[in-house]
Amino acid sequence: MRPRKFDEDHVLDQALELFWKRGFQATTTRHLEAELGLSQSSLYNAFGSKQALLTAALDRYEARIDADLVRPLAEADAGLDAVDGFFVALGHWVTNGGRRGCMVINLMAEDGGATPEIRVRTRRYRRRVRTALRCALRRAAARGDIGAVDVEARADLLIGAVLGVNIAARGGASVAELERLLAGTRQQIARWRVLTPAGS
Amino acid sequence: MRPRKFDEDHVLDQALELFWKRGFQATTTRHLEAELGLSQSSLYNAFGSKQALLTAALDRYEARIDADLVRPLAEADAGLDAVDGFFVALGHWVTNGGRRGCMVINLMAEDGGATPEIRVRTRRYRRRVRTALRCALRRAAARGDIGAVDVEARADLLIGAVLGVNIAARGGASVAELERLLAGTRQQIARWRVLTPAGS
DNA sequence: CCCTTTTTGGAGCGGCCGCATCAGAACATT
DNA sequence: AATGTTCTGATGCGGCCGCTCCAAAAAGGG
Repeated sequence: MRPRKFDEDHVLDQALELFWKRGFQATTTRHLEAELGLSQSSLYNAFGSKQALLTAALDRYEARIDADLVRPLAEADAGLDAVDGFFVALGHWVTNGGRRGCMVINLMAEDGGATPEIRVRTRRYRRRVRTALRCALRRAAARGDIGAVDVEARADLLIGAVLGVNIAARGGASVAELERLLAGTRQQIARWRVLTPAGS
Repeated sequence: MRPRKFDEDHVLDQALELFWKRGFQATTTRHLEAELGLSQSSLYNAFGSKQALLTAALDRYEARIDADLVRPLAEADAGLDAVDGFFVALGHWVTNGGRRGCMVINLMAEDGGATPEIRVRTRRYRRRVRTALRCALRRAAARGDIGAVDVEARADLLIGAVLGVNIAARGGASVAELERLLAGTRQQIARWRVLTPAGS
C-alpha cells in the first residue's frame, strides 16, 4: 500500500555499476547502502540477497550487451564487416568508464566456476556470442567475403580473443595494450577477406 | 638456533596449489594452516603476511612457467613450430589438475588491477610472453615459414588467445571447450604457414 | 647439561561480513 | 482523519577474516 521510494531498475543499474567496478565479492552491502542511498533492509526487502541482486542486475546488463553487441551480428546482412564492427564495439565496451571489461566475463573469472548459477550463466553467454560470431562468419563465407574453410575454428579463435581482451581490461591493462589486442584480432579478420580482382 | 620443522620451498608450492585452486582471496589463513600442516604463527613468522606468501609462491611458479613455456620460444631455432608447440604445452597447463588455468592470469582477473604489486607483476608477465611469441614469429618470418607482414599484430592476436583460453579454464569451461579454443588458435597458426612448393 | 635463541601451538584481538529483526514512519484507502 | 499495510532506518547477530601475542617446547653452542 505504500510505494517504494526508489526505482528498482535504476537501483539495479547502480548496483551493477558497483559490482562491475569493484567486483562482486569485494562489494559489500555497506558499499551498496552508501552508493545507492538505500538502507540494507530496503535492499534485502526488495531483492532478497546479494546474489539475487546480482542476478537481477545481470539480467539487465545482458540485455544491453545483447542489443549493443550480439544482435548486430545476427542481422540478415551481417557478414565480415559486422564481425569487424563487433570488435570495434567491443573496444568501446572494454575501454570506456575506467576499463573494467565485460561484467559477465569478469564474473566468470572472479567466481572461478564455484557458483553453479554463475557457471551456467557465463557458459550460456560465451555460447551466445560464439554462435553469433559463427553465424556471421558463415554468411561471410556464403557471400564469398572469406574462404569457406575453418569457419568453426575461426569462431573459436574470435571468442578466445573476446575473452582475452576483456580479461586484460579487467586486469588493469593500459588502453594502448587493449587497443593492440583488438588491432591484432581485427588485422587477422581483415586478412581473412578474399581479395577480389580489382575492378571486378 | 633451532631449525625449521618444514621445508620452505615445499610449503610455498603447497600454498600456491591452494591459491591456484581456490583463488587467493578465497584462501584463508585457516585453509593454509590445515593444508600445509603449519600453524598460522609459523606461517607468519616465516613469511610475514598472506601477500608476502603469495609473492614468494609466485616467484617459484613463474620460474616453472618460464622454463616450461617461455624458454622454448626463446631458443635459437624456435620458429613457427615452437609457437605451435607453445599452445600445445599451454593446453597441458590449462587442462591438467582440475582446469584451473594459469595462476598469474587468474590472479590478474581476481585482483582486477587493484593491487599495484599484482598489476605490475601481471603486466610484466604478459609482456614477457608476448615478447617471446613475437621473437619466435620474427624468426619464423626471417626463415620464410610465414609471411613477413603483421608480425606484431599476430603476436597481439596470440597473447589475446593465451589470455582467453586461460580465463575460460578459470571460469569452469569444459575440456572440450578449452580444446576448441586452442584448436582455433593452432588452426590459424597453421594457416599462416607459407606453403612451399611440393618437393622443393 | 645448561643456557640462549628460535620456532611452535593455542588463544584471542579488532574488524568486517551478509543478513535478520523490529518499532515506527510513510503512504493508499476509506 | 482514521485505518491498515508496506517500507524504512537503526541496531545487532553469529561468524569468519588477517594477524598478533605469549608461554612452552625444541634444538643449537658452550
